[in-house]
Amino acid sequence: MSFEKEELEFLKKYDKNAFERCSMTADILIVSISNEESDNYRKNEKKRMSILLVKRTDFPYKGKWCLPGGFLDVTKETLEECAKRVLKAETNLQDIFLEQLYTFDGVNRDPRMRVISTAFVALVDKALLKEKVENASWFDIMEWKETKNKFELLLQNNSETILLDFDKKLKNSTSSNYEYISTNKNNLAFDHDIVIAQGLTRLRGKVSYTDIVFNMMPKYFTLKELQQVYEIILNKKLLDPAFRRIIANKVIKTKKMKTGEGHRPSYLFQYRGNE
Amino acid sequence: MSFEKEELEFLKKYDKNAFERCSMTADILIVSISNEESDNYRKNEKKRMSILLVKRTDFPYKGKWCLPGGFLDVTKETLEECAKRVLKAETNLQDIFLEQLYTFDGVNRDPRMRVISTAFVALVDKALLKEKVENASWFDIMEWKETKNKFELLLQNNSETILLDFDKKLKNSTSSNYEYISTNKNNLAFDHDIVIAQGLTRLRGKVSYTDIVFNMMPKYFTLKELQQVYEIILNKKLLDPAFRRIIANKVIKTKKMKTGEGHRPSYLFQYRGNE
DNA sequence: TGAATAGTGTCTGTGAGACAATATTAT
DNA sequence: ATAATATTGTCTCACAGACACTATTCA
Repeated sequence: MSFEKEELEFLKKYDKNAFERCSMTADILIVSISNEESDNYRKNEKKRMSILLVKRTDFPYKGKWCLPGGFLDVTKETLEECAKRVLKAETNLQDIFLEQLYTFDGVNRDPRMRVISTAFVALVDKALLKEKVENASWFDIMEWKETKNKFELLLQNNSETILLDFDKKLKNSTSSNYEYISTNKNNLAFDHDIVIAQGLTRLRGKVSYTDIVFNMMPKYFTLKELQQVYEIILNKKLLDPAFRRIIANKVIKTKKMKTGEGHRPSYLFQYRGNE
Repeated sequence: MSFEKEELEFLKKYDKNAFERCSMTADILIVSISNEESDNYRKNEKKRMSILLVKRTDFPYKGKWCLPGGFLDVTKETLEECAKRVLKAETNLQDIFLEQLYTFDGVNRDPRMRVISTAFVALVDKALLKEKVENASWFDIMEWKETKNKFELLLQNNSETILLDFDKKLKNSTSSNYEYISTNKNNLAFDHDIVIAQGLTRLRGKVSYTDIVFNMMPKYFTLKELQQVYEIILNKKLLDPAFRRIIANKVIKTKKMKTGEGHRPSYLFQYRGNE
């Protein structure tokens, strides 16, 4: 019997259910930037990070907020394709920055059965979003307090406030990987609070050594707007001259200007992209 | 009917098989450092990175080398626990640095059925490894050539040489995430060639801003040995004074020395750890 | 005109890169 | 003595941090 034939034979007899199988989902942390109107016509708008949550309409966790997500179609989809499908359904957006974050696999994270979830981070420019989606809502990150052992997030939409509160623990002293342990105050569905903590942490970590911020920017922006986005994500003030030096070769100055702001207008820039 | 009761009812009726389920595995890229004897008694040993591969004894890919891995026991294990179990079986080591790398989920990556694999990276000190494991072998990385669009690895054990050759493509111009497309020259089982490329790239990336290197070091080491490990992983020469400045507060100088080398002996250091 | 932001000039200190000089061992 | 590595000293240059100064708009 030839080797190939032998292998075919093997595959034909193979029992898929020799090991119990499990369900998979793709969940997405969709992050964007929102603008808060200022009281003073002269002052610039205040920016915040915001994330998209959807309200569960079914058990389990009926009525709780959670990340957009969906079951993987095992017969034909990759996880990323699954995530894109969900993204399209929730935001009607395609061709968006999407990156695999982590696979969450606690044995009892879903009361129905063993469900393993691969989480993604998506970054979008909110300006591209038109329609309001049923059961979905943007929550602004009003507060992000972090210490050596604590992680606290305050989320807020028009009518609700959600506090996420974690204990942080280093997984290994040689690495900077943290484990987030949610306190009982948290009340998002599943372990999505942890996905959020981990996703935002990843975002903060990558901002300094990549250009991912530009995925959240409109085509034209002022340098101050860009700086503000960096400041929110990094959670620290940056000095104007230093920021401009660093960012200079990543952007292109246009002849357009942002005017009518009650103060000196500023030039609009766009992302230069690679080479 | 109360809310809780309603939910219990729901869970009881829930059909796990409403969506087709899939199998999961944990695969591990185990990385270590090997020493190559020098011809000249005065000269220091040459170091290389090496990874552990096992030879498949069954279909599919019978006879091919692949990463150690195993099916997830869906009823009780997490993926990390599964990886630890495999690690114990392959190396008889516990309490080793282990970090989730990425989840690989190509629809046809396994000819038997849909199998999704979460890959881990493990770093070990080869000195701790005693027993030789059946069907397993360390492959040294003899060459790692990388350009903008290419990625090439040359693996070698006592008797075999394996070339891995990829095209590199940026997934997104704003991030530094690459997709690796294996050319037909590659012949490891499954998509494990890509796991290796991605894992080693992650390792290189994290070396500069973490202390993970120390997971591959023995308890006592000279600064030159440590420097060599950094040099191999980063693939560039470092200047002695600069390296010593950077590393100074991460290590503790002991009174022990490494002697008998045909040249000036050097102090042995150990990892300082956190705080 | 004044409030507010836009944008630039320049000094300083830190730290990496580079090279040189000195120290110490086994054969 | 010599080959080889270990270890340290120090100069320079780039660049981030800090602060000050000038420019420009709109009510």
